[in-house]
Amino acid sequence: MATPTLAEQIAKQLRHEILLGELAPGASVGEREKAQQMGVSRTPMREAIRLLAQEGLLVLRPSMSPIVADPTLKQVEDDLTLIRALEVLSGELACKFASADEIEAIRGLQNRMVEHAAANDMLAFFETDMGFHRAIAQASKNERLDEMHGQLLSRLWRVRYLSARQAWDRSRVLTQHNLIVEGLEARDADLVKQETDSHILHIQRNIQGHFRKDCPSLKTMERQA
Amino acid sequence: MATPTLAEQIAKQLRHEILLGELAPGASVGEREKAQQMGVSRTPMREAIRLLAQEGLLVLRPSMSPIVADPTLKQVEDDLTLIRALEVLSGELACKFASADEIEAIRGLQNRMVEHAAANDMLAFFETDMGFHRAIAQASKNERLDEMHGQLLSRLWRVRYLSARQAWDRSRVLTQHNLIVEGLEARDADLVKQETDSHILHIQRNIQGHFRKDCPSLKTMERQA
DNA sequence: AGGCAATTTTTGGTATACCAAAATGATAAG
DNA sequence: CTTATCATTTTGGTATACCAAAAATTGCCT
Repeated sequence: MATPTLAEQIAKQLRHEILLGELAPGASVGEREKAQQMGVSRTPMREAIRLLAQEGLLVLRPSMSPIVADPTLKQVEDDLTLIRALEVLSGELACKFASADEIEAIRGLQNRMVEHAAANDMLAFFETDMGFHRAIAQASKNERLDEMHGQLLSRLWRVRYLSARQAWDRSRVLTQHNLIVEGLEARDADLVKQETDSHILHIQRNIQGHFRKDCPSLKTMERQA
Repeated sequence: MATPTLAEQIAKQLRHEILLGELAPGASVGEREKAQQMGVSRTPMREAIRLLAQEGLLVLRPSMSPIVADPTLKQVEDDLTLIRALEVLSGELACKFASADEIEAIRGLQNRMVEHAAANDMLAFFETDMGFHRAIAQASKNERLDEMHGQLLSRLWRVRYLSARQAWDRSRVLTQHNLIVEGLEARDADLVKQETDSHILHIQRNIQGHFRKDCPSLKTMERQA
């Protein structure tokens, strides 16, 4: 049974559709409809929906179809506050426990980001960025921490992707990442913590700007009315 | 549909059995067997099992019955490291955002703990202790943070309960809690952070001692061999 | 025309049946 | 006595059928 379970495949597919916007925020995802549409039975579809709900990408409602999450600015900010704390902790632990190889690999990711920025490859740049943060969480050698961080990151994937489009500050990202990597290489926990904190705070500001521009999610406001 | 779903009731029951030790760590919980035993079908039992697995109380194994989790010291320490960070953050945010009523309620919990300690009511003392920490997380007004903190806390419930039996230091707990409450009342984030950090560190030491005494879980060692 | 009520439809929740893969145990060969 | 292999059994995974509750619709009554 080395092959991933069907529910997991469905979850992966759904996650993909949600994060890429093929399934718009607020869209209903009835387990019957979606199951038939994807040619599977309700059981694994149900399980996949639960998985994504747990990840925060879907919201379950009593006696109604689950809908694609459309987080408010407050919710995103809360998530970012949380992820900030987790990444600061990750950085601290990684300074203690990361192997030289792992730090080298992180440096490698940073280098790849430089290349992608030079090549103006937005998507690759972004995905490597996510990988960079994931790698640090893994290097903390704290499995739960890594787990929760990954969950939070996937929850924020879409909004970070959208806000990162206005990439006036790719160079800032690279500079900050560079400081973080240097901190890790020097095993300087204070430096890593400080720079990580600052880095996430900047991301938070970017996202706030993004929300203001796009007008606080029309659909959300309508639903609240 | 105000009544909790059957799967949730099963999960609640199972959680109860696990935390109280009626289901020993390492015990197998096949969905067929347990479902028949509880007089329900496999479907909600399956869902309940997934819920508890997500909470970390059960561990899923490919093509084998799930078993009751029997965390290693390292895993518990990782969880505590994480919860320490989350509670420090909670305390900081609570200083900013908690209402006066909420802080008063937290003070009330502290007073109840004093009474329970005086009455030598272990269980009530412990449960109020848990409520104390939950209340601070809630007062942070960060829903995700509260959510994750609750999850982590329930995961650690059993080991904390067991280690808290050797309650030579109930007075220490009360003293530390008192400092935390005073910090909240004074909205002194630094004090709250510092005392929370210290408090959890002490708990961590207690639990380490508990593990050493009880000999690092025989069953775990056998299974690893 | 507007609101209310009965009915219809859709929803998730649950039970059950079936399947394929993997663990287990028995058995035979070395 | 050990080991390899084959049959059996048990497991979780999946599909399907049924149910009850709640949402949505229709049409009636005011």
